[in-house]
Amino acid sequence: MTYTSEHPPFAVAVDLAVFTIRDGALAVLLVERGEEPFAGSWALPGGFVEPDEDAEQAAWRELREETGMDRFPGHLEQLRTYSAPDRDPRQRVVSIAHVALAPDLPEPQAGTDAADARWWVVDDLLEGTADIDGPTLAFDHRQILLDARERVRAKLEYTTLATEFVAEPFTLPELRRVYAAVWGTPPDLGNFRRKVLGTEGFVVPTDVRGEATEAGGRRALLYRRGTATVVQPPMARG
Amino acid sequence: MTYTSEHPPFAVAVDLAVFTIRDGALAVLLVERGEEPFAGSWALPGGFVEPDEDAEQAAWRELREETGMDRFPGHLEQLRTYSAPDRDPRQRVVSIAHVALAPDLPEPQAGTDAADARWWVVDDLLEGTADIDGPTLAFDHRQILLDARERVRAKLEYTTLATEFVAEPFTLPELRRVYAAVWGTPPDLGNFRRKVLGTEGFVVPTDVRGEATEAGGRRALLYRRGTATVVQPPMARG
DNA sequence: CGATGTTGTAGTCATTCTGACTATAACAGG
DNA sequence: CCTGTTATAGTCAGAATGACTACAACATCG
Repeated sequence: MTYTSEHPPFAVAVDLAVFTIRDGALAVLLVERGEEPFAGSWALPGGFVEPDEDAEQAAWRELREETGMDRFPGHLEQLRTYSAPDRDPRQRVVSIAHVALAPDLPEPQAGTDAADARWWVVDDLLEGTADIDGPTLAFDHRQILLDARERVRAKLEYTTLATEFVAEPFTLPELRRVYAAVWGTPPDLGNFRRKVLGTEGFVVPTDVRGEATEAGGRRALLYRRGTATVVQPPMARG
Repeated sequence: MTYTSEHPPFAVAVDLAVFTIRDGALAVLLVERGEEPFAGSWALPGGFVEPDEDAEQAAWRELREETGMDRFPGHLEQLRTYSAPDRDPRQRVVSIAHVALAPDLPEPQAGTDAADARWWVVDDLLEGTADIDGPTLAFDHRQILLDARERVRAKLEYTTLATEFVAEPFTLPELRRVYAAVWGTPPDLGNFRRKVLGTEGFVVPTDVRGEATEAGGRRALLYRRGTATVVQPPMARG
């Protein structure tokens, strides 16, 4: 199908930085491209916006398609729009990038147009050293990923977003490991508890304790997400 | 001229929320539309992105065109992208909205495609009461303006952005009036000074005092912008 | 020319929040 | 029952805040 227009023709796409916590590290979903350009290299999942949907709907749809779930169980928000004229060599593509995050998603299935799909540790992609480094990302997706990580890092400070990374019910040590994974360094144990428990509506306690871990030790109390969305004053990073 | 494409045809535009401080109030630049749709009503200035430029370049270009200056002397940043399928009744238009701000700009000249252009007090537009209310904005521009104001309000808390609203050199009372205009209520006098002067690189003092005001009183010391960009911990609002 | 009202500048003080700790309680496994 | 490990509670000096009061400098009016 072809279209005509009296204005410069743009394709409008959404790209997704989908984050989760895997093995105590921040991980992002990438797909291996099956087609040119950048065939064989890895990229953020995404797709074109259809005529009858807005960018957010397109992002939700792509989330379902890429993860294979019929309802993506996490958080989604717009990041920013990337519009350099030469960012896609085929044609002019403007990409409305989004950030998504969810608790511990399963290993993804390869999508229709993607050769493969898997989780990557974000730090391996962005601070890759000589020995353990990830692939070079297609298009401007390295920059998008950098911006997306910074958004998540910042939002952990002044919102309750971290609870979206853990499945309910969860323990405070689990929640603290989210901060450790995203920030690269864990917040002080006691001060973290004081802040979370002292912020009205951040978490609500249950009367059940969690399972025993392999490391032993006292079993932690389980909590659920509260209704609060902002943390003020913010939780200190570093 | 017409174009063809194999993807759904989108026009990509930039819209601008240009802020300044006029008579102690936050003001925004609007243009009166000369064409349908919404002919005769007021809208944020904007225009289509050209094939060889990215959104930011398009925004700078529009800034120059709408203000009539050959170099816009202020700050510009991307806000977010609005993409509802029916936001423009003519065709599918995705708008990458931006926020711009500058010190005390002159009364604008009517642009080429706009019937008229002038500054409006933002609160009159957004919280307009029965007697003194501004016009209803075209398209989804009321929502864009709401988001843009909230962005500016938030950024005054944790950045030195306020200095972009005043011309150099400036006095601390002038700078404080920026916060009063944007937040709707002035920060406490003493605490404001302590915070600004205590933040390394927020402002740098000169050894000159400002002119006498009509209200009399001691003449305030003049300052210039410093190199700092963040204020931490943030300045408290309210 | 001094009184007066206005505005800028400096400093105080109780309260809150933080950062860096130490001590204790609960649990698993040998 | 002992031991290592983890969760939970509490302490304390220092920093930042919010709400003030006191003082200095200036313009103008009488």
